[in-house]
Amino acid sequence: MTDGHESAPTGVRRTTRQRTAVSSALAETGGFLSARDLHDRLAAQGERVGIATVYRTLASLASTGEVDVLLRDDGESVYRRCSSAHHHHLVCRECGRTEEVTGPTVEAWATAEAERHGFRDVRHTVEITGICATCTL
Amino acid sequence: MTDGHESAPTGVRRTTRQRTAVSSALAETGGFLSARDLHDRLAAQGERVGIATVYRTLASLASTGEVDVLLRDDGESVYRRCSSAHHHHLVCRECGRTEEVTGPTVEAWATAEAERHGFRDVRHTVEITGICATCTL
DNA sequence: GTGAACATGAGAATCAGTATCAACTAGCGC
DNA sequence: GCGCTAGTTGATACTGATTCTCATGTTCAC
Ligand SMILES: [Zn+2]
Ligand SMILES: [Zn+2]
Ligand SMILES: [Zn+2]
Ligand SMILES: [Zn+2]
Repeated sequence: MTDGHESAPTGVRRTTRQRTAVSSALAETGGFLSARDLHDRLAAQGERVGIATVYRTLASLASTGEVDVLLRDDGESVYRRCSSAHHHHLVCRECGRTEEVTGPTVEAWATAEAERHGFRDVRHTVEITGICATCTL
Repeated sequence: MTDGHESAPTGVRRTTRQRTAVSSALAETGGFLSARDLHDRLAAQGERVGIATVYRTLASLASTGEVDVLLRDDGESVYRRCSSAHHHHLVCRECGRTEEVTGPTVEAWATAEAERHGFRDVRHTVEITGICATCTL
């Protein structure tokens, strides 16, 4: 209220040890990791990164589409470095193995169904889970 | 540790004032309600029900399929009395209005896609959101 | 009625995620 | 290199949802 001593980020994204660490840790892993998983993994590697920074970095990466965010059934969010094109996931409930899947059919269905009900600006989330071949053995 | 004074529920579901209250409150509402919404609504009606009981009742109703559970983006769960047949939801991001939708197409696609990857015991979640006609005006 | 099994609720505990804010540093101009 | 400033960090407090504890209250079969 008094004056302009605030620091409203102008959009400049700096490279820091922490951000690099989070990105690489994420890149080294195929599956989904929660913020805490990532934090622990970094700690194990000797990379000290505050949990708050992990969350901030993940949010940032997610906003640029560099990682996918999945809200697990228990409410915890998990992140994964992902192709940026629109797709969905097929996740193994046993081992967490993940496959990316696409479905033009679903996309069309979702849009059509929404329009039929007069909805606009449509978005959707689709997740498929199951037990993968390996875990079935 | 001493003897068998424990109380491992054997599956008998009793009728109580609280459970009835939660069920009716849920039935009176068309849309989704969070546990807290429900708790507040009951309180407003003069029905004193502990929040823990609300959660327990909702969990119970959800397990029998009497209500649907939706995990919102912010991580809070919302509940709604629902038809028991398998279906999905089309929700307005503005007013919360909800439509139930079904899609043989999606069901088939999800199953086929999962099998193609060797997954079994497949389940899926599909949610469509948008802005409804009323909110567009 | 009785009593054992079940249910309740106040409050503590848990837990993911966010807000604070003083200390820190990348990147830029010199 | 040097210094400056805006962007970053992280220890920690906090929030808000959901679960746990356990002493006390109820339901319902017999
Ligand atoms: Zn598996
Ligand atoms: Zn899609
Ligand atoms: Zn609406
Ligand atoms: Zn379905």
